[in-house]
Amino acid sequence: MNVHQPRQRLVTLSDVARAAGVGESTVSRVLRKHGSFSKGTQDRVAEAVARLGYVPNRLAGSLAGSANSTGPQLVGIVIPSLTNIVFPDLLRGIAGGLDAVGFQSVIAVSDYDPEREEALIGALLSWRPAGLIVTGLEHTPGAVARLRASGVRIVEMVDTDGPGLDIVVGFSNRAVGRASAEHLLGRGYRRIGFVGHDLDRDLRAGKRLAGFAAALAAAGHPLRDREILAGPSSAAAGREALGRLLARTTDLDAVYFSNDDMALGGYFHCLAAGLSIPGRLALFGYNGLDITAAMPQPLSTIRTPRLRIGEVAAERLGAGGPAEIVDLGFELIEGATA
Amino acid sequence: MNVHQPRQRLVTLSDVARAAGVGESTVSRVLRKHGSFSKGTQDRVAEAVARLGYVPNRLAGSLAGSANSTGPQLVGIVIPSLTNIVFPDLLRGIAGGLDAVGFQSVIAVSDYDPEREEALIGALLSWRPAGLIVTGLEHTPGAVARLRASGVRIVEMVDTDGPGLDIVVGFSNRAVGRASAEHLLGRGYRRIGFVGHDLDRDLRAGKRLAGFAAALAAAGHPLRDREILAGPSSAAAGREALGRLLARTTDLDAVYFSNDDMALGGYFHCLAAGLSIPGRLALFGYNGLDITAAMPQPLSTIRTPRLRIGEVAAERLGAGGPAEIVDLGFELIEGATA
DNA sequence: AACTGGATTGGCAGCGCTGCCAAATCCTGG
DNA sequence: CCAGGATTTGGCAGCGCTGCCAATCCAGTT
Repeated sequence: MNVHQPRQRLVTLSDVARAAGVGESTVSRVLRKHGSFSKGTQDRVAEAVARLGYVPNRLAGSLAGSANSTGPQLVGIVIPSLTNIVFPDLLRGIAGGLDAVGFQSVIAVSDYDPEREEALIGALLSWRPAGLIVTGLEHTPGAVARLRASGVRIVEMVDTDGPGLDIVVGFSNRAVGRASAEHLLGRGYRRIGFVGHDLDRDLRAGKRLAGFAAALAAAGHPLRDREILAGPSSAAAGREALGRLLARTTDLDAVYFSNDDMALGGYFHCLAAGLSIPGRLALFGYNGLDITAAMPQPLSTIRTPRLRIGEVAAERLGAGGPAEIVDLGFELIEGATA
Repeated sequence: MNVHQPRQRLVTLSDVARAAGVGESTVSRVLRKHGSFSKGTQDRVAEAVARLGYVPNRLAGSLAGSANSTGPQLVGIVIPSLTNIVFPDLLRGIAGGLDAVGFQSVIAVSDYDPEREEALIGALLSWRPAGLIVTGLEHTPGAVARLRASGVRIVEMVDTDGPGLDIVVGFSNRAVGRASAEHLLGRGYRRIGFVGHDLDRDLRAGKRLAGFAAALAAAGHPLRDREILAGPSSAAAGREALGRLLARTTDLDAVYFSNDDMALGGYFHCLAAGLSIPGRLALFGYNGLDITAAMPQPLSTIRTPRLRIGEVAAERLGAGGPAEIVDLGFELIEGATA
């Protein structure tokens, strides 16, 4: 149980072969149910495996099988953060999809840092994964070079606003922003503000704002004011930011938030300040945080197919086929706050 | 880019050695900064690596180095779910702690299914990880046998209410329940109900309730009623469950929730139903969901050191030393709802 | 009884890298 | 200019497993 003791020699395939009185390759075949072997052999091998408590060594298996059909059974995943609920949901989808084919995932978190992402990609590739799933389309030149050179299937998820390396699964963040703006405009709101987080690092949030602002401008009602807080999105940040925004620009009739948790914070601000929603102020979020559906007034927001994106990413990873962009779209939830 | 093409032969260490005009072991030494070599050699190796775009194969490295100092650089993690915010937070802590030592984590999700957990433990062990981090203390006999036989460091996290296999990092869920009950009793609440999720599967939630109910009973004010919904915790479930509970048992003056998201749902129910908090009904949650701090009335709840648990788990994994229980405690947030 | 084709089986090279050890090289003082 | 020790280097045997291929076995044929 203690790592410091020289690690006990574990049971190997050849131990099993000896115990079962058969050859190594026979054991290997039985274990992988590959090739032919008799029922009797199978039973004897199974018995020996159980008796010795044999655990196959996949490092060796993958090494030996590399460049062959067996191939590796690891998939590398790079996500920017675990703080935002989006990413656990994506992982959940991926885990589901991968399970189906018996792959295991090695996960690394980049903290929205492109340099770090590059390093992590290198580290993941060194495990010779069957494929890599990364987030977004923007990577350092070094990262792109590594991905290209790796020769494995690459899936870039979440964002479809731009050219991808191989498989791209997600939706258009710009279109999300645009749709949000159009919804607000359609409801008659004209003096619209924005509350957001950390746009320099979260490039997708930046694209949403760009789409949103462009649509407003095109309609002749440009974004009136914005309050952007550094750091990740959170309810507390949303509440504080909305307070500041309203103190500064008092005549806003609607606010678009970079994320539902920010919007929830904004909702709490209005509740505490006694501002009626959507009469005095309309709120519009992003991301279909489940919680927002349980609010007394369900939040008006955009729901993105996070789980599905993960599933499709996992699925496509195993499949062959040409490079491709899979746009899974998004859904506008009318809600009651805008 | 396409998996179907016979995977191109990747650059190997011996390619680098040839290109740099040195021996393989020299390249290996330079790359691992282990042993001695001249500056000139180092430069030539570095140049060749860069020129050829060499990516070391850690499968081979770990295999060759196994049973030796180099050892494996993977850590296996089994968590029951990604839906509950707790687990991403734990992962975040682990990722932080592991980064420091350059380990990579292979993550598997058991869906609160012990059989599945056992299978996943087997799968993870087959990667010959440096250690395994699992959730909770309850495992199938088969899982325990595998963990024991693996000879690697095991960390069981989150729960300290019982005997562990090796290292245990967490807090007492029973004590959490007890402390919650004592807080409510101390505030004068006497007719107390409970709203929870899926206790059969989430054993920790079950232990919290057990501690809570025991403390109430000991004080002579036994739990008056409970409403338990199948399925994972969520705000929507909390809202609905509270509604049902109150419809059935109208004289409750406080409700304990199995989770903050459930409690938030309960809060929304009160808001919508016009019940004053905590005058008409007090609410007490669990888990210090960040969002609850931004509520107009901050939720009274218990904050658990999730991030820290992950960090300590990762840290202990690499360290030697005897089996041990690390109780990181928890913090009661007074809030304004109870 | 010899023969045939398919089902089973075992031997062994080799996946890419590291550890060990011997060989080569470099210094420094005498 | 050389011995003797320190530093640097290369060769090679594995790590545990899989793929390939030749060997063996067996039931059915001729």
